[in-house]
Amino acid sequence: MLDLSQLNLSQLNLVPLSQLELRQLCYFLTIVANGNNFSRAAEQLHIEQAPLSQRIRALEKRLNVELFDRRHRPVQLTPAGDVFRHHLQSSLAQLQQAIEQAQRTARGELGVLRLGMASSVANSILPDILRQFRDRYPFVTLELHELTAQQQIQALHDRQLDIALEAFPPLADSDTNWKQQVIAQESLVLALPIDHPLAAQAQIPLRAIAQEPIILPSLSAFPFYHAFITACIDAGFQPQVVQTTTATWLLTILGMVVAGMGIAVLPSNVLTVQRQGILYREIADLPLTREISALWNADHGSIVLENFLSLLI
Amino acid sequence: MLDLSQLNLSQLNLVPLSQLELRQLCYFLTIVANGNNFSRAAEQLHIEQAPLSQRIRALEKRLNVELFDRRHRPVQLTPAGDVFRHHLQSSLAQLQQAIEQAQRTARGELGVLRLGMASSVANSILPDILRQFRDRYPFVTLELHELTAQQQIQALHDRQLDIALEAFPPLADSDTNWKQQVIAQESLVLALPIDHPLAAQAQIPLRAIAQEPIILPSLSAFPFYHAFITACIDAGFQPQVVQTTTATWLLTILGMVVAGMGIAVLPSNVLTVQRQGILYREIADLPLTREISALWNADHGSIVLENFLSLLI
DNA sequence: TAAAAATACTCCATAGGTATTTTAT
DNA sequence: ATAAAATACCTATGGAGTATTTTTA
Repeated sequence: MLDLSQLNLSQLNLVPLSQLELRQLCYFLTIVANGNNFSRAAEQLHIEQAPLSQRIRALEKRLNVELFDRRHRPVQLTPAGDVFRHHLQSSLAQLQQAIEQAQRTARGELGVLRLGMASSVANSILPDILRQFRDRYPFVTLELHELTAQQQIQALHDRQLDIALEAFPPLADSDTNWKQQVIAQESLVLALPIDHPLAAQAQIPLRAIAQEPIILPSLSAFPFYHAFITACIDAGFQPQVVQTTTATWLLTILGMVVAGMGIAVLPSNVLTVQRQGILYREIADLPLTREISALWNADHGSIVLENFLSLLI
Repeated sequence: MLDLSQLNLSQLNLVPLSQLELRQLCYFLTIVANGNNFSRAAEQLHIEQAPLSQRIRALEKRLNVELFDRRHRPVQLTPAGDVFRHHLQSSLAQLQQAIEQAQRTARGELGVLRLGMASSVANSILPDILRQFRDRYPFVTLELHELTAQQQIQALHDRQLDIALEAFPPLADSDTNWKQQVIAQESLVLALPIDHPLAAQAQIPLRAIAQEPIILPSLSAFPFYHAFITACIDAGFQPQVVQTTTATWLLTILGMVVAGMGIAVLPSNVLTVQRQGILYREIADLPLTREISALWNADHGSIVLENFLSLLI
């Protein structure tokens, strides 16, 4: 049952420290800051001179150190008083830091957010969310963990993660241990060269692309991969996937489209990226959609997470 | 009238700090050290559990930070509480340092002693004194300033020195600004080869060395130089100074004596150095002596100096 | 002599004690 | 059911105010 904090404390002798009054220490520094003038310091402290003298006397008695040499006017710091002043300033500055850091932590402005997701999410909706969060809470450390959905749920349960973003299935209503929030609806869109014949239509039937060379993102970055192929076969044709590019970078694929190598099938979040020479078109009769949702523990107790959620929703 | 200390303090916000109670901070750390068990901490602090709870509540209210999560037993530190604990420990350790350093300074165990002397003193009686002082007060910085007697007095007056060791003339009784203490009586001795004919006598008349080759330390390290020559002439002979060596090191001169190059005239403090092949003899009729004394300001106010004097006297 | 710190006293805010209730396991 | 923390109330130490004296330049 021994913990480290106890060992650290053994360096500290709390009993004599607790006898001191922080107020008296501040009084001392205020006097020094006022050229060792008790009366002026008292005025600044909004107390009378007499009690201030008393408090300093009490402090000196507690410390068993004469801080001021009162045989001269203006009163002078003794060498011991000067040493004390010097160390005291940095000590109290650090104490102030302790308070501020604690307050920041309590407000969720300081801390850690451990976030789980799949690479597909990392490449689509996540950047926007993180940018927003970082702008608002620049001193929160973001830990991004790339995990499978199953691993994410396990890590949430083990309190290794604060929140996970993934295409989770909806929770049962009876499940009160978790909370879930849909944050994005993903479907598929076509990216066409601007002069492509199909571009004339606002919505393009799936069958219309049966003869087109089709560019798809790599399997690992494109969760719709297999579903899309299956949907095409169900629609009566084998899609001509000309190149399953290993490029995970959207702009590479768009470049290929502009170059006339084919038309691309992409997740709908690409709509935020406009590129010269490219038009996006919906697929009229493709029921492929998936909901990206955030999942977290109902009883998390993390203000950092609370802040993250308030931006997310 | 602006001083640096005031500028330093501008970093510090003393008002909120002075609202805090050091005692409460110590209570907090004691609770943490006791595994977040209020009752056990209260026992260790020799107070009751109820007031301890009150104090922590008051602290949390002052800080506007929840330090403990009381929804679980045992009570747990909140993230903010843990951040606070961490910074608080080092802050209070530094405060403890401030107190201890101030107390050491007040006891004269920490500080500076600025000491003036001539090189002749530095090479004779000083090493013993300094060794003693350093053994007793290892954390006092010794500043040694090699100055002429006149410079030493000036520096003492300007409070640039704490004490000077030199062959000062005695103070007038009326002089209350200075204090003086004789610390050594220096005269001259002869260093002879062990088989020298004169070694038979316990005391040697000055005239007996009229025909001897005489080795003297260099003028700068030997304040008796001119006085000794004059004394010889007064006694009716011109001393045969075979070599006014530039060697200030005593052992070099003693080596020359052993080698039979002559007999040496040296300050009496060499008596503490015994060397094989060397005998020391007093000069019977030579009234050359000088008193090395310590000189310091009567109103110095330095405990370090006080401690030094108490070893000196 | 005048400005500043110390002293003597009075009052009251708050830390701590006692008794009891509430909460979490 | 039990251990532990919170709440309510009371007491008393000591911090702050007022008036005055002492000290230093």
